[in-house]
Amino acid sequence: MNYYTISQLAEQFDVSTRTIRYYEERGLISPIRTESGQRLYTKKDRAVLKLILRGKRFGFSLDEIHEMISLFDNDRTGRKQLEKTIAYGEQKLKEVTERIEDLMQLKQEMESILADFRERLQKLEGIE
Amino acid sequence: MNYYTISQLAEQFDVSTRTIRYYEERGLISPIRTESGQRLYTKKDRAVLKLILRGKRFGFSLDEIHEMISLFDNDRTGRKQLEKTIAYGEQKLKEVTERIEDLMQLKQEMESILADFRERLQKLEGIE
DNA sequence: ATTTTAGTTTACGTTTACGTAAAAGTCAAT
DNA sequence: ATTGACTTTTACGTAAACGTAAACTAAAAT
Repeated sequence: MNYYTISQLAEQFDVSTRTIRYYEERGLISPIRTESGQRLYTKKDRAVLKLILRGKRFGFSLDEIHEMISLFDNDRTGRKQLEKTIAYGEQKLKEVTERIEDLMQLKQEMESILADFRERLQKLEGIE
Repeated sequence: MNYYTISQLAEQFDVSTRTIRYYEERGLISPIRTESGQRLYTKKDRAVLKLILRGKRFGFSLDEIHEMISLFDNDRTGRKQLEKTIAYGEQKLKEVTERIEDLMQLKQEMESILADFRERLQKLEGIE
């Protein structure tokens, strides 16, 4: 397997290294270290970072994202744990679904407003 | 027409009065005043507030929301202005569309992860 | 070998989006 | 009329999510 340095990741996702270290501070990502202490990020770490940034774009807080990440990488073997995880996941899935619906409504509204503006422009051009 | 007081709006949307006043500070909403200085909100003001809060849920900053609001209530009569508004609107529409697609992908991923967990649970239950 | 570049920790600074408290005026109800 | 709930402005406080700078070490390039 191959590793990324922190600045490589920073460049790939257009964030600062500070940001990535901050996510580590908050326990969202855990790169391994070289003997000298340099952080090395695996493909998996990269995927986690991608997830974090996507979550951010959707307006989730880092705490919420933290919870969602634990959904992905946790080894929940116990039955109770598994059930809890599923319940939590279903809850989050519902939230995401609602957000999609909400956004689609917004899109509709924007489209109708735009249509209105285009119509006005048409009329203006008819005058000239 | 009928008016709302600030606390009525605050209750309806489950935000603080401070929040609503802050949006006014930032120029996002402009209620009229009684002679004594009390704020009165129209249906339109209410709609704007609703828009602001929706924008927030999507992770837009107040500055971005401000721009988007101006799309709605501005009287852009000039042709140049109209064209600029349409261009801006198309841009924002594109962003929203991308977000929807992004969210739908997230939803897909969550569903497949959930399916995986459910399968694991099934197997565990088969053992007992 | 020695610059240059990149990485580390520590720590204080900053912005956004409000929370909270004080001091004073106003509205609604008893 | 006076209590109590509500509103106003002013102003300082705060949590989240980083930015930025210092002081230092390691890696890469010349």
